[in-house]
Order: sequence, then C-alpha cells, then structure tokens
Amino acid sequence: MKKNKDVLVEEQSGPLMADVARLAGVAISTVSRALANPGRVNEKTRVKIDAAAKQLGYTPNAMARSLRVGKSNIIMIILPGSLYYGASQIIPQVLQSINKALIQNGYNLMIANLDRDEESERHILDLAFGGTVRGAIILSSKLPEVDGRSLANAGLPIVSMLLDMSDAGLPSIVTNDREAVREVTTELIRLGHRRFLYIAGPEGNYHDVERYGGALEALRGAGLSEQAVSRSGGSLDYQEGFEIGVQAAADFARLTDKPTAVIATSDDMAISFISRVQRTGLNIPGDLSVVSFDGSPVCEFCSPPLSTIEQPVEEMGQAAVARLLGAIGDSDNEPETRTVVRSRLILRESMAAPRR
Amino acid sequence: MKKNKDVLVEEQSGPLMADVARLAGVAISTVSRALANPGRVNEKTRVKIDAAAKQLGYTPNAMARSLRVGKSNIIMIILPGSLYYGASQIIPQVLQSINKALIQNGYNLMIANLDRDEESERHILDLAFGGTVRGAIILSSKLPEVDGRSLANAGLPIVSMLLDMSDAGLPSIVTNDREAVREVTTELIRLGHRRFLYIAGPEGNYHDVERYGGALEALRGAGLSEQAVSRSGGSLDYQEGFEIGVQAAADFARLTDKPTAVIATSDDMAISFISRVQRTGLNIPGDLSVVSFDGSPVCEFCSPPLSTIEQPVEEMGQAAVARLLGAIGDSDNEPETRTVVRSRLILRESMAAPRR
DNA sequence: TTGTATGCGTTATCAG
DNA sequence: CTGATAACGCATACAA
Repeated sequence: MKKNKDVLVEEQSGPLMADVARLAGVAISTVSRALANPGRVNEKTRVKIDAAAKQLGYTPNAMARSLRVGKSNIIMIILPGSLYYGASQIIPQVLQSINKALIQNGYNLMIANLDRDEESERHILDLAFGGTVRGAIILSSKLPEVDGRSLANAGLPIVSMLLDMSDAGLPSIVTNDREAVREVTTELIRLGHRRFLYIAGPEGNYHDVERYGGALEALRGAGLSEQAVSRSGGSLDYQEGFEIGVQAAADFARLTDKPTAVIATSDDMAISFISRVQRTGLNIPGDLSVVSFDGSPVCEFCSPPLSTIEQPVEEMGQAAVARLLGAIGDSDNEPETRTVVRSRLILRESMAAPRR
Repeated sequence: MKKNKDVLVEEQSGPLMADVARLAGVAISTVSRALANPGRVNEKTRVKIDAAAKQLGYTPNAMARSLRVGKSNIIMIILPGSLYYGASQIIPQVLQSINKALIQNGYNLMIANLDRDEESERHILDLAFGGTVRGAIILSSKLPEVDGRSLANAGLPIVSMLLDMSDAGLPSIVTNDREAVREVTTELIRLGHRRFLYIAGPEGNYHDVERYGGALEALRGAGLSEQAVSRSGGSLDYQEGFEIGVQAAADFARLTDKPTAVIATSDDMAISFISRVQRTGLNIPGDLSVVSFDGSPVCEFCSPPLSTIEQPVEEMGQAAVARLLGAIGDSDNEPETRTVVRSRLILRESMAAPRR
C-alpha cells in the first residue's frame, strides 16, 4: 500500500480509437471503418477490432465525428415562450415522443429554450449558426430572429409541430382542428345547444383561426347565426391557460344571453373556467356543457370528467421526426408540406344536452 | 436572367474564423483571442475584428471549440422512466429553471432520456463516455448502468435533484420533506384528525422514507400510535400517479376504521383519489381532508382547491446548476453534499377539521 | 501585441 | 482489404 496524496485525477478522456487500433494491431483508419461500415472490412479483423473495443470500453467521441463530417447529430426543439399558454400539460408527452423517435435514429434532443426573451433568441440562433444542431422542431409560430440573423437563413431543416407554418414554407405536422371543432359543435347543436362561448388562445394564430372557423362552419351548417358564439380570451400577451379560463368565467358572468356550451382551446382554460363558474352555483353539464382541447391525462379526473379533443402527440412527434430526418436525408424533397393527423374527441360527462 | 437548374445548395457552413481574420487583415489566432479574451488584444484591432465578425455574421463553431479544449458545454438531464409516476406536472418547470440557469452560464441542456429501457440507458452512457456532455443532472435514483459501463465511472460531475443520493456520493438538492410532512400532519392532528391514509410512490425510495417518516414522527409527537396511519400505493412497478390514486381510493373503500385525512405524495395521486371517493358520495373536506405534494398549478382549480406542499422548483433548479457548475470549476470541492431547500405548504380548502 | 504552427479525435481520400 | 495522411474549426504554446 502506498500513500497517494497529490493524486491528480486528470480529465479521464477514456480510450480512443488509437488505443483500440493498437490493441487490435491494426491501423486507426481500419478501426474507423470496422465500426462505421462493418461490411467493408475483413471478417476476422472486424472481430478482432470489436473485441478490442469492447475490452477497452471504447465509446466514439461524438463531437470529433461531427466536426469531421460537418454534421451534428443533435436536433433542437424550440418551445413557445410561456409553457402554460396552451398545451402545458402535454409538453412532457411531446418531448417523450420526439426524443424516443430521435434516439432510435441516432440523434439527440436538445432543448433550445423555454423562454422567449432576447437572450433565448440569441441562444437559439447560436445553436443554429454555430453548427451545434442539425435541425429543429419548432412549436411556436415565431421564428427566432435577432440582430440580423434569422433561423430561416440558417440553412437548417425545420419542422413545425402543432402549428401550421406551411405558409412560411415549413413542413408542418398539425391536427385537423377545424374539422374536430366543426364536428363537436355540430354535436352540441344536435344536443340542443344554441348559444356558445369560445375561449381563445392567442388571437389570429393557426389554432385560433382553424378552431374558431370550425365552430362557425358548424353554425352555418345548422342554419344558425354566427352571433350564436361569443368569444373570450384571445389576448396577444402571453398568459397562462389557467388565467385565461378565470377571465373567461368573469366574461361569462357578464353575458346577458347565457351560452349553454363552452368550447375552450386548452384543457387548462377549461379547468380554471369550470372551477370558477361552479363557484357561482352553476352545474356542469346541467347548466353548461364544456369541451376543450389537448387530452391532458388530468381531464379524466376532473369533476365532472372533462370532454377533450386529444392531441395525438405520440403520432405527431413521430411524424415530425420522420419529416425532419427526411429533409436531412435529401434536402430537396418536399412531398407534402403539411401533414394532418387526426385528433379524437374523448367524450366525457362535461358534455350533455342542456336542461330546459 | 439565366436558367439555374442543377443549382446545388451545398452545406452552407457559414463564415469561419479564417474569413473574419481575412476581412480584418489579421491572423486567425488574433481573432480567436479577440473574441475569447478581449483584454489581451490591442483595442484598435479588437474593434476591427468585432466589426468584421459582425459584418459577416460570424458565429463560432461550438463543436470545434469543444473538441479543441476537450470540454463540452452541454449538460444532460436524466429523467425517471415514467413521466407520470410522480412529479409529472412539474417537469416543465424543472426543465425551465435548469435551462435558464444553464443558458446564463453559457451551457446547453440536452435531454438524455424520457424512458428508462435498455436502449435509453445505452444512449445515456454514450452521451457520457462519448464526450458529448460535460455534466449531468439526474432526477432518478437509478444510475444508468449497462454492459460494464456505469455513469458513476464516467468521470462526469453529477448532481441529483429531488432525490437524496448523497449516500451514493452525489451532491443532492432536495426539499425538507420530512419536516414538511411532520408539520402538516401535526396540523391535521391539531384539527382533530386521528386516522390517516398515506398514499405512497415507489416504496423505500428517498421520498417515501422521508415523508412517511415525517408522518410517523408527528404521530409519536402527539402521543398517537403509528397504527393511526394506513399505507396505500408503494408498488415497485412504475405506475402513473393517477393510477395510484385510483387504487388508493379502492383501498380506502375497504378500510373499516375510516381515515379522515389523506396524505398523498403527489398531486396526481390526490387528484385521481379525490375524483373516485367523491363519486361514492364523500365530501371533501367535510368527510375527508386531503393534502398532497408538488404544488402543480392545477391544484388551485380542483374542487375543492387542493392543499399541496410545493416543490420550490425554480430554486432547486438554480441550486442544481450552481452545484454542477461548481463541481465543473474545481473538481474536488464538496462543501456540503446535500442542499436542502425549504418547501412551503399551500393551504387550500381540501384540508379542514373533521366533522363529527 | 501579434503571428506561426500544432493538435483535439475522428472520417475520408488516396495509395499500396 | 488495409494503411498512411490530410483535413474538420478552433485554441493555445511558442516565437517573433
């Protein structure tokens, strides 16, 4: 036993390809080939190299490889500024599905931002222009842009998810929101509802236009006036969904000709809205039916259980990754710039016929 | 106008340091210094270089830098297998606080995993041993380990957050769970409660031991028997919190000497539990008080609004990053291996005196 | 203060 | 099929 003070545990950088080559008794370039392209090397040497690599516990250095081939294997996800605006409840699921699909294809997921201040914008652009990332999935309608640089000019494949940005030339993975709202509204009309409250997210964005549009289409289809639906929310400032629902409840209280059905554009909005109107003694769904968007797991356990139009997040995540990797593979294949995934209404007790 | 078919938009790799150097009329190494260490270069040339860099829209290549200095600026976060086990509701907040703190210090956040299967384990270890990441924040009690490699031997600074892993030698950022449960239980006793139901997460993990222990301490402190508290949950398999709550409600129904107060170890559990027992006609808090853990935003809008012990996520995220960057700075400073952040009880209507 | 030269760990090109 | 060698973009030791 020897005393070992002053032992300096230096940056243990792990075994290199050179170490593997030495142990296997071959050239370093042969190791590279054996590992990357097992077919293009003699079977016996391949075995030898594999054994050496395993014995040393060799793990290739990803950054060196990226630098050499000029391509990173990191994909970044760009989130909207406030997590709680709309789909806060499903963000973990979104990340999960995207990450899983990426890993299976040898890519990594980096979180570019969770705020949307100038510091974050700059950070996102550094990631893009600094060669750190190979592509981006964006869940916001605003492309990062600051002091001259814009993500649009980064020469980076970008796929939009949740929001339709095909106008801006981005392949987009979206749900059939318009149709979904049209159908659910039609169903509400069939149940006997004639006055509606629509609780909006950011006014004029894709979701707002599509969903509100779908509601109007249903009204027209049933021969009802568009005046039958009131709007609440729609502020342009970022607000948490919960906050919007609270305000919508206040708006509701002020309405003279009370709606009997509410269409909320996120579960958060619906949950806080319901909480507030129940306090005033209203019964749901007796006095008021509510349906919302997102399909958060918590909806099942609300009182009453909440009808919600599910975002098929798993499917969308996979589609987004597939599109992105497709764009990375061959840069100029734009088969269809918009992929529509069908969403599904989960019908629960919060929706019923209005009582007279 | 010329026809330009066959235009091959080649990998536009952007301006390099060499380009900046050329434009500024200096050597490439001078540019490097001017950008990294503005003090060690003549003021006039610095200005010239800055101007050239700005004009070209130069962004340094992060991977090349990392490779050169032998250190990445990417931190990975390792999440527990199932997002919905416990703290699903606060994951976005956790990510947000960590990411913000990292960005401010020039680091990036990478998501290592969202599952915990073998593929994910391997992936995490590749990230660690492949030099992609510089450090890790782990929110799970299980250190990735597969075919010989273990994260513990990666020579990587690791900080544990939420769970106490100081036994394993990891600096840990945790809340004072034991104390918090002791206090809230004491308060329940003061209100007149004498029978309790405790809904557990994974049995025997840090949270379980601390929280359950806190409850027992309160009972002893009040001269009550430990038999006063029943346990539910605690399965070793991964389950969503919502599922656990549903099972707990079934367990509750079978109890003969009914508890009048429930301590749930996550908001999800409490929410689904409440939903189920309310169906049986029970009034909360009239018949049954409920308090839970996490401080999810949704608790405010439950019916009744849910008392919850908040996880001070913002503070914990900052602390975790501070600890990690500290460990990166000088490798052998272990001032205190455990940082305790105080959690706070948010008192709402779900907790009250039992009615006779 | 500035420039020259070398190397980080890997892949790709070319001979052999 | 395999080996020597030159890059990838940048940072640093050293020389000027």
